This record gives sequence, structure tokens and C-alpha cells, in this order.
Amino acid sequence: MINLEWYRIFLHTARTGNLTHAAKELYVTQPSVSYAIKQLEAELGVTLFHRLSKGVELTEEGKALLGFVEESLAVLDAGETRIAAMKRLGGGELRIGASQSLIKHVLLPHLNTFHEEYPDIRIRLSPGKTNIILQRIREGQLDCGLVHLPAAGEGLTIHPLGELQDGFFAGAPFRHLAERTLSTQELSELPLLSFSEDSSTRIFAEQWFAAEHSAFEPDIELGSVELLAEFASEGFGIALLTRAFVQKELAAGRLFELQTERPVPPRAIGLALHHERKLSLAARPFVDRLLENAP
Amino acid sequence: MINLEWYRIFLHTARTGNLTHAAKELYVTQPSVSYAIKQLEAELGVTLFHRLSKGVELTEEGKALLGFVEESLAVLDAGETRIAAMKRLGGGELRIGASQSLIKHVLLPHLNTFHEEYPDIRIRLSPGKTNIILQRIREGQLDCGLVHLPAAGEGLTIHPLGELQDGFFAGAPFRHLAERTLSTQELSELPLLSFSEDSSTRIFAEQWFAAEHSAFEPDIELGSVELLAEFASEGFGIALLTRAFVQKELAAGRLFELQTERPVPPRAIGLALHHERKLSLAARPFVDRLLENAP
DNA sequence: ATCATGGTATAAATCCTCTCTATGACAAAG
DNA sequence: CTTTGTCATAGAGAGGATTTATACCATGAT
Repeated sequence: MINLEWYRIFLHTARTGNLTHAAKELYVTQPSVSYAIKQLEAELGVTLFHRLSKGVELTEEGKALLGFVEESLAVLDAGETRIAAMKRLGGGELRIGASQSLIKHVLLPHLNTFHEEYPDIRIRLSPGKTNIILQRIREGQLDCGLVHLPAAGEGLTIHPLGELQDGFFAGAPFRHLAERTLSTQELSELPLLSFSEDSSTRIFAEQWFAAEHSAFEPDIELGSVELLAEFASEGFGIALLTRAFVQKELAAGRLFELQTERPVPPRAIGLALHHERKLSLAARPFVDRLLENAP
Repeated sequence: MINLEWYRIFLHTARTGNLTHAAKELYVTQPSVSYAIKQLEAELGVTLFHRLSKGVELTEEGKALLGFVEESLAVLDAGETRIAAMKRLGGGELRIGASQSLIKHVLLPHLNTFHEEYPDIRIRLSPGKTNIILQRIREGQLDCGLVHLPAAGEGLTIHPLGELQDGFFAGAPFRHLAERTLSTQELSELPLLSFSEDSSTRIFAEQWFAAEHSAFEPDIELGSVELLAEFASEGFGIALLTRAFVQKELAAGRLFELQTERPVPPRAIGLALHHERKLSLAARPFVDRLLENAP
């Protein structure tokens, strides 16, 4: 069997035309080179060099081979260079999945500082529903995903990242409710605003209401935190929202939070990773940073 | 230092996605493959495979590398194939130098049988003067040369191949000379036909005449055996020719040989080879055959 | 001629790397 | 809960590459 190392030795020898010099270049001794060349010649069944008194000289066969070997090793060299470049994060790509609201309110601040530090890493954000994100992580199309917990962890590792506190928020027209403490029952009879059917927030709310023996049946379904806040402040109804996401509206007095009889349970969010696949060099520092803050 | 063998192992592993299978393909054990991959990863400083529970899977870096390695090893493969083809003499080339007359009368018969046996070897004949041929052998542009001896053997090996007998030939108008035995002196006074100044035949003749205290001064100089024979048979004079080369003309009676007082010394011819360079695979059998017949 | 120089080949001992055996750990599937 | 298939690891071992030392050869200078 041909040892590919012999080709490297062959190349140096062919270029220098001198076993001794080739040996020096390769940091080995001359007999070592002599031996390797002989092995290669034996394996190929041809003489590759004429041994002259002042060095060696490629035979026709050797000349023919040299072209191939040069190209081959050059390609490998290019490969190694590419890898080295990727190692310096140059070619890196960070693929994150998250819901729209988590992207905006949780991910964005982290991404900003991360991108400053690693400007060469291309960030690809995939907005999507939790279960879709998890699926894509399983398939290796995403490096990680920011999802609401609990998440079906088939083949995934979930790192809890912290909790978000949801609440019910309304605008001026419902100001009279501010002084009261509302039961789930009462809430369910008010006009409710919420995300659409299959969002995790919606599912969470339905489950909670069900546990309280009520039904969560929103009158208006909307697709983003912004729209819900907007509609609520206009008085269309009571919106179920994450408190942290509407800080601005609260501070400005456009929204206020309703008191509930029983506190809305906090919802954990977590970072989902593939349980076996190792993180790419580009993803590693990002994930590390994320987990540092809230492990 | 990266061992190029690792790349071969990497390639098989990447293709099978399974260390165990790669190991089988390579006729080694699984830990061996595991070890090699780890070495390569350590040397490159990146992880090349995700280790999953049902095999391995290329990382981004691994995928990037794979293309290079595939190409590289394919090129080497092509090289080995080419060499194998050359070994079967397919790509062989036999470069012979010789004078015009030796080509026609000595080389041709050998070349015919040789070409029948090795039809794939391209034969390149270089007609030329002896010293030019020797020079080109020294430079490696010719594999061998058929030359008149003695030849200046600087850096060359000369194998004697046999002797050629020269003689003086004339046509019908000189028939009256046929019964006599001529001295060199007498010959020099007859109209002589010969090769041009720097041909080895001419030099040989001049030296011989000088040794006999005469001068060899041809009236007509011509460039080929055929022309000399033609002119001689037409009666232009006496031609100095190699006997074996004019057999046909002798048999047909168009020429006859003159008797000389002292026999023309035979001239040796030889095969000149480079003293250090090994013969190419294409040249080897030809030279062997040539030397077999007349060593 | 003789010697010095610069090159390769060879022999034998050594060393190191790769390979193997054996085993562990882990996940998936039955 | 066992079986099966996978990779990782440890330790022993073998064998090939490397080194050291030397021979050999051609060349060119003394």
C-alpha cells in the first residue's frame, strides 16, 4: 500500500533534485528520504529518479507523476488554509431559531454585542414556531433555538435561560379595572386579545385557564407583540403579554397591568441544542455567552 | 505534522459516515480510524465530525475539508493510473539518434521487429552527426545513439555493436580497374566520391589515407549512400562506401568493388548510452535486443 | 595520482507511531 | 432491561520509518 507521506517526500526531492536537500527541508536525514523514494518506486513499479553523481533527476515517469503530486498536495494545502480561515471564525455562520417576540426582546441585545465582537460571523435568524425550530435543530439546520419551555426534548438538550412574566394589559378605556383584582372567570368574559391559535403563548394561556376551570377565548388574534400592545392601548380589549416586552407602553401610561386573583405563572424560556452534535466554532462563543448570563 | 495518511482515513470515514465501516474498507480496526481522525482534528485544530449515536457526521469544517481531500486524492489516483499506463509501455517513447546511413541500414531492421512487438512505443529518430548525437545523449534528450567508433565517451557508455566494412566502388566506365589491385596513391589520383567534410566516414577516410601517406580529396561530395551509389554507377568516379549498404547494386552489376593493396580497415559502430541515467522503460527492451545480437 | 568534496546506497539498531486487543460508555431499539 | 450498534480510551505490541555509521562513486582540485 502506498503511504501518502512518500508523495510529500517525492515532491521535495523532485523540486530540489537532491535527496540531501530534500531531507533538510523535511527535517529528516538523507537515508530516510532515500528509503521513502525507494518504497514509492517499488510500489509504483517504476523508477522515478535517475541517480546522477550530482543529485537526482526525474525520469519520464517521474516527470509525469510530479504534475499530479504537485496539484494534489496544493489542493490539500488549500484545504488546510480554508480550515485555518474557518478556525479564525471567518467563514463561520451562526444559525438561530426563535419566535418573533423572543428575537426582538431577548435575542437582539445579545446579538448586538456578539456581532461587535465577531463581525465576521454571519448570523442567520429563523423566526418560527417553537416546534418547527426544534425540528430544524434536530435536522442540523439550526445551531440553536430560543424557545418557550417546556419543550418536547426529543433528541435535544434544553438549557433554561430564565423566566418571563406574562400579564394582562389594557389601555385607558379599561382604566376602571385597575383597582380590582380579577378572577380568571372574570377575565374570560372580557374582550381578550392574544396571539393566534398555535403560538406557545396562546397554548400556555389556554392551559392555565383550563386549570382554573375557565376558557381562554380571545376576541381578536394578532401576530405580534407590537400589534397586541397597540390594540390594547386603543381599548379593543385585554392583551395577554409578556411584561418585559411592554415596558415602554407601561412607563408611558399607554398600558396598565391588571391584577389577577392568582398570579399568572411565569414561563420559562430556554436554549435548545442538539444533544449530540457539537457546536460549530461560530456558534460556540455565542451559546457560551448566552448561558453565562442565566444558567 | 499532518500525516497524509490521515486524509485517506478521513475520506473513507466521511463517505461512510461510520468509523467501523471505514475501518473495514481500509482493512484496519475501528480504534485505529478513531485515532487517526482524532490526530487530524488535533492537528487542524477543528472538529471534523459530530459523533452521533449512530455514526459520525461531518461538521461544517469537515464538509469544507472533504471537497479538497476528495479532489486531492482523486488527482493522486489519476497520477498512479497514468504511471501504471506508462508502465505498460503505453506512453513510452524511444528516442534514438543515428546518422542517416546507419538509420537506414542498421537501425531499420531492428526497429521493424521492435515496433511489431511494442506498437505503443513511439519511436523518435533523430538523424544527425555523431558528435551532435553524443551531446544530446549527455543532455538527456536522447535515450541512445548509434554511432561510429571511436567516439569521444565523455560521460557516456559505448557498447560496440559490430563492424562495417568499407570499400571503393565504381560503375561500368571503370570496369578496367577491376582486374588490378590499387594502392592508396593510385586511388587518390582517381576521381573520388564521398560524403561531405564533417561526416565520420569522410574523416575516417582522410585519416586512413594520411596514414598511408596520401591525401583523400574527393571530387564530388554527396549527402547520402543512395546518391553516392548512383553517381558511382553512372561513372562519375570511385565511391567510398560501406559494402553492406550497396549489396543490391553489387548484385545487379551496377557497381563493382575495387581491390586495394591494403584492405580498408573495418570500422566499428557502437551504441552510446548515458553512463548514469537509467534507461526508460520504453528504451530498455530495445537496447537489450540490440546488445543481444552483437555484444 | 591522490585527496577532498558532494552526492547516494546500504546495514543494523533504535525508536516511535500506528495498530491491535480489550473494554467502557452511551444511545437506540427491541 | 437486554441487546445491538456506535465511538472512545487504555495499554501492550509490532513493525515500519528514522538514525547512525559507513561504503561507494564521480568529480574536480592539488
